[in-house]
Amino acid sequence: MYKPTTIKDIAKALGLSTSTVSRALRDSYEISEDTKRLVMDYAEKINYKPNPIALSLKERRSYSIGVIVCEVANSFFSQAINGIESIAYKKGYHVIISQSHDSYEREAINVQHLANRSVDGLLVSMSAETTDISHLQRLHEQGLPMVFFDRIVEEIQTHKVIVNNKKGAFEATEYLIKEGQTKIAHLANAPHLSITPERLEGYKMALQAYGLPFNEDYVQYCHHGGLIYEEVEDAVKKILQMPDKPDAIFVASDRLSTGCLTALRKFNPGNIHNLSIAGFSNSAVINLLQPSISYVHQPAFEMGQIAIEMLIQLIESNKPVKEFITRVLDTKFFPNKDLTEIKVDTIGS
Amino acid sequence: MYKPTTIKDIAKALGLSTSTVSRALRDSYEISEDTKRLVMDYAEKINYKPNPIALSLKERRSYSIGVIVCEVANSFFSQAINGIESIAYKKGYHVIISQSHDSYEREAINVQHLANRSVDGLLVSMSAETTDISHLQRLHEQGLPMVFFDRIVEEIQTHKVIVNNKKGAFEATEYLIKEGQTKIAHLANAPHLSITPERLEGYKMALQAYGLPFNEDYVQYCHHGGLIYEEVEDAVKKILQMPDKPDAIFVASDRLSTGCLTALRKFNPGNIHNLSIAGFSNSAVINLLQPSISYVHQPAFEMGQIAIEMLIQLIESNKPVKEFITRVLDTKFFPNKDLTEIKVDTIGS
DNA sequence: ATGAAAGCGCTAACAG
DNA sequence: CTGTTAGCGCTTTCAT
Repeated sequence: MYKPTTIKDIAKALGLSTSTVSRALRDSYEISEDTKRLVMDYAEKINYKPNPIALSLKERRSYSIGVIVCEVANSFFSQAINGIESIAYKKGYHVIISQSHDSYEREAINVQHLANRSVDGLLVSMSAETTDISHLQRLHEQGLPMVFFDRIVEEIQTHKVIVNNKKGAFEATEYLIKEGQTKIAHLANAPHLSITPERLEGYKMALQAYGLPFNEDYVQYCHHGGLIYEEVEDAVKKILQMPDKPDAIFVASDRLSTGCLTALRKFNPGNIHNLSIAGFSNSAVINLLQPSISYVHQPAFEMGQIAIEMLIQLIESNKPVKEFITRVLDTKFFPNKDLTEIKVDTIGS
Repeated sequence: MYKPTTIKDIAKALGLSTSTVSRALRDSYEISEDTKRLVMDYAEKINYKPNPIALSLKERRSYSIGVIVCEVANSFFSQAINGIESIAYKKGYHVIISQSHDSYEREAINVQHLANRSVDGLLVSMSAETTDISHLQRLHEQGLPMVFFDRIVEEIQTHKVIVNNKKGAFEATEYLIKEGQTKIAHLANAPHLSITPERLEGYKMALQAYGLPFNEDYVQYCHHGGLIYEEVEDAVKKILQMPDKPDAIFVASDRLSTGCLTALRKFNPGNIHNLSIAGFSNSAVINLLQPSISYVHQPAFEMGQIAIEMLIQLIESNKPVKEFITRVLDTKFFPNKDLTEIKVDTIGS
């Protein structure tokens, strides 16, 4: 049975009281140098570590913060997590990661679990399925600090970090248009995610800016954020089978982008439909993908860093914070340079 | 300030003692139905949740288990984590994920942190950098249950889950040989990882089985497990610049595989060297990669499940466990079907 | 300079 | 059936 040494053990071994030991370990001024050294040396020797559970109970804080994302197997989120950790560790906070798998139920359970475990604050990116936000609202009202990033929720007044989704979507769509495509479909995320209408809007704006009509049918939603591959496949199939078949697709997210390419590879081997793809993605292997894709890259690491800094500010602020800010970062667009080249290849196959 | 309701609040509100409330909430037989209903209804109404920190302190266990992997942005590990979670949640355990980023220092800090946070057990996959395992050994001796998976360590006697690395490496190498390649390089992981010599051994065995010579120079190690892309690039460059240039590469891990392809894309555009690649990978987009790759797939999800089951067994066992087992799972090899087809394409470009 | 005691939220042994 | 009390590990008044 695993039983770590306690302050009591030290006290007994050294013939002191627990309070003296406690104070000595915290280098209190009211303890003599001799006693301090005695206690500290002994603690060192037996590798004493204070029990953070006891500390948490006492201080009503845990120096840990909870992160809830849909999944870690997603470049955008894993990069954001790395950003979060980079700051959190430096400031003495531990990061507890939790996955919603884009399920409302899982999100609610995990949020509750994290709150129960006395995290000092929460970093949240909403699940694709969630419409009812009362689980978060309740905690927020009770005063649990939280910061939203990427997939935010309007109704809760707190700090938020997002990217300029409209602009990112505009640039991607614009690129496709400038490439010469006129019938551009849009593979969209779950409708109630904050990012979905924003990216749709950017897409629409680009169409309008270049005098292209907006076709409602060209927009295909994936209600589970693409975590269920079949829904992406269905959406892509629908796009390919449209009477007025699109010649390009603008894809709204990382997971959808890879799902879309997989489906295309299946239905459209060798890119016989000559489709051009542009989408949001932070994948490390994006440049290796075939069919190739132009992509909107989000500063995920930086978003994570900013979010955790905001959260820590909230946690450590003495007076209740009343002014909340929403940081909007820029995305970066990477055209797929060798598009034509590869198209020639694949057409030949 | 976030202040959840306690059993005391309920007791006061209802004019009962805390113990009565406690018992009522746990549906104890010694409490009258009326009181139970009263208490439960009220608890429900004010959304009372027991404080798990207090429970942990009392019961000396947290119902949480710590997982330490090199990084979550890696298909193999994120799949393993999903396997771990699938069982853990069902059995009432919370999973705390921690990344070593293949750094010894980070691993040691995180392991200590998790142990301090009173996780009931540890699921460990070693970092590429680690040679000194005393940080784990100490905790193991103190009785903290731990199970190793994938990247294990011989010296610590406990349950382990691995795959048949030798066989997996053999099959991949054999495939390359049967394809007609005779000069097969090996892009290897950090030398002191348990998987490294095993996969090297399988590679050697295949060479031997088919009467090919083993060339020491053909083996290039990546001491940071490929987390630093440059080391992969350097290794690939060396392979490409060898006097007796290899015609194929067997790659030892997921991260190395994508790194290798990226480097090849850079140094060897259009696969002018006509290199055939086979490697360990669990990437979801493996089939979309270009250059294409044959791959050894590990049952990561299942490994996670088995590992957590073993750990929970260790945690919940009353008598100290003396018999430890090492589960060895089979990998699955997926030849790159359209290798020739794509080769033709790329040669043409 | 040190110790005794209370308390963080909860459970359980002990008393009625 | 319900209440009182002690204790999990630690810090922190309050005494001495």
